Amino acid sequence: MGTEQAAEDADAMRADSLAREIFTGVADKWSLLIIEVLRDRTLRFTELRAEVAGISHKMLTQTLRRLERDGVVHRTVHPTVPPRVEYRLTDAGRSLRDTVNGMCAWSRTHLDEIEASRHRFDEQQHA
Amino acid sequence: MGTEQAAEDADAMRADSLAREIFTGVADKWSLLIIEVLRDRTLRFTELRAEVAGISHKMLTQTLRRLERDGVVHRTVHPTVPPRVEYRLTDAGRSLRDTVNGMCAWSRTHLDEIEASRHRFDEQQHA
DNA sequence: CGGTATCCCTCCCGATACTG
DNA sequence: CAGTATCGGGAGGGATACCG
Repeated sequence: MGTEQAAEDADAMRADSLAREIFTGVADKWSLLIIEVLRDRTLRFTELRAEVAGISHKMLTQTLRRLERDGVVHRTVHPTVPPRVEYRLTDAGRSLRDTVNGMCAWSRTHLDEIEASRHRFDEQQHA
Repeated sequence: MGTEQAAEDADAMRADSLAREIFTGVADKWSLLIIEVLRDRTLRFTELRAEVAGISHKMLTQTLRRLERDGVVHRTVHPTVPPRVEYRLTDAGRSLRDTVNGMCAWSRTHLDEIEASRHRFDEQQHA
């Protein structure tokens, strides 16, 4: 029993660290912005690049690869010439998007409050 | 009217970019982890540092300052010796935490699915 | 104990160029 | 059009030391 308990604990720890790794992998600026703009649409690489605003060619491919690998976005390659590659959220991606939407909504609803807080804070510093 | 409409548009654009700035300011690994571990507790600097696991002294202060400035965390200094500084989430912080919790939950519930997706992806690459 | 400052180095990310 | 490779600058972030 002692050993069984130890094995369970080890599993729990592995799961925890994996969960944290997944969380921190997804919890970054570009990933979240991509998930946000994809919504329930299907976008091509160039369209995505235009929508995200500020992301470089390289960062977009890098981030899309990670998201694809984690099964958050689905990538469809149409073997035409010129090539046509389309990205859309998977089911898992859509469920993640729902929480990202919450963060976006938070940013918008707390806009004025945050601006005010910043001004207060900056004044305190000068005093 | 033309000019009124233009002014409204300008305001909307300002609000949008500010919202995006706030979003990307908060949407980073360390900020979200701090918000997550604070939950509804009050923690001291050192406790926080122990809980977040992996964060450096410098990053913790930096991130806490940003969160304090944005009115997400509240900082209480007890003028004792040695000093005692406590951090807790503000109301705004707690509402943000709810969405962060969603992301954490997502990481945990999709653990196996993501691991499987990664294995599939990695095999494809070798072929 | 908590915060600030300094140094220093890593690696992130953008710019550019080339392939299919 | 989409992706890969390479390179270089610069910010991010760690380690250390020192103040209050």
